[in-house]
Amino acid sequence: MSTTRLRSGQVAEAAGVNPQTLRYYERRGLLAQPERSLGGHRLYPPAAVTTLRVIKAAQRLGFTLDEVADLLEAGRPRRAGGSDPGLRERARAKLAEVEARIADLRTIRATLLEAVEAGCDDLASCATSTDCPLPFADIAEEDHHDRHCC
Amino acid sequence: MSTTRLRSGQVAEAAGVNPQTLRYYERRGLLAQPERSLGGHRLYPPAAVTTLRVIKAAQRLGFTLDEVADLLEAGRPRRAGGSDPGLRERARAKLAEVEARIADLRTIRATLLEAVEAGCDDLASCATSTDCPLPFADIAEEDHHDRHCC
DNA sequence: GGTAAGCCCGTACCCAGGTACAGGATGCAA
DNA sequence: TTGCATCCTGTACCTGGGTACGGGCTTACC
Repeated sequence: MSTTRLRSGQVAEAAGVNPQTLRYYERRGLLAQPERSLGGHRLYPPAAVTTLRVIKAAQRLGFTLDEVADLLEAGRPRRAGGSDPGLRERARAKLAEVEARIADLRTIRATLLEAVEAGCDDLASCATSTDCPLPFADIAEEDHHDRHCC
Repeated sequence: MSTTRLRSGQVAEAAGVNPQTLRYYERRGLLAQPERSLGGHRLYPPAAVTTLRVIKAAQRLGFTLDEVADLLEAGRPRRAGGSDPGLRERARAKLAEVEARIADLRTIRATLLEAVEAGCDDLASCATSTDCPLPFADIAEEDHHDRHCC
């Protein structure tokens, strides 16, 4: 059965966030307003825990709360056959954004890999030219695609 | 010749940041203290622009300024044969972090792709179960690796 | 050598994203 | 049915990452 409801404290603990944060996200529109008990206490479905973890994960990836809200909206499967094309467009835009981020992270990874694997030995020649541009140059200079600093 | 020097305003404009931000980053240790003119004005090497762009890029990817400092440190090729193993270890740790982020972003991408490509039609059956867990479930629940909500 | 634009430093302020606190009501178990 | 943990609302505060401001010195160009 799926009628289990959790109190805010339980949800917060399960998701590893501060209880106050639940109310904050509710105000920000990231978390749907849950049912209430007769006395006014919030009663959440267990899925709320997952939502919170998703929000936290997306945040770690550099999305603002507003962007996370978009992301949740865009990624949520539409009910009914409406298929809302505007929403689909926004999902597509978010997708491009996500892909750009992946590309940037890959560049950083490549640079770190080089630093880790080669250590300084293979890069020794680079070190001789004292004004060798900093690492990660390729994410910074979107235009010309030289690889490596030397 | 590589003796060109830029004044803080030029660097800031070239990198698209506020001039005040240069001083702020200098305080935070993200930007090396540049030379000074006799009158005390900062004189930057052109590479400083690249560094700034790198910082901004890494920030967009969700790294804090402290983490960015680590990243710059870890990714910088070592001069001399020292090969500092502790630093190498930190680079390795950063690398793992970066890879985890890439993996999370890929999950988000997959979810968005589904939403964009399949639209709601293929997910219709999911929509019928009203408490279908939210999308992105796999990044949130690090443990069990079920794919897709339905 | 005068003058406008640019830079110096220190300090104060701003926004996002929470987090804490006060004072009171509710839930639940004994 | 009493007692304690938990929750409610509203408001105040905190941290990270900048930005703006004021008063004074430097630079660059005529």
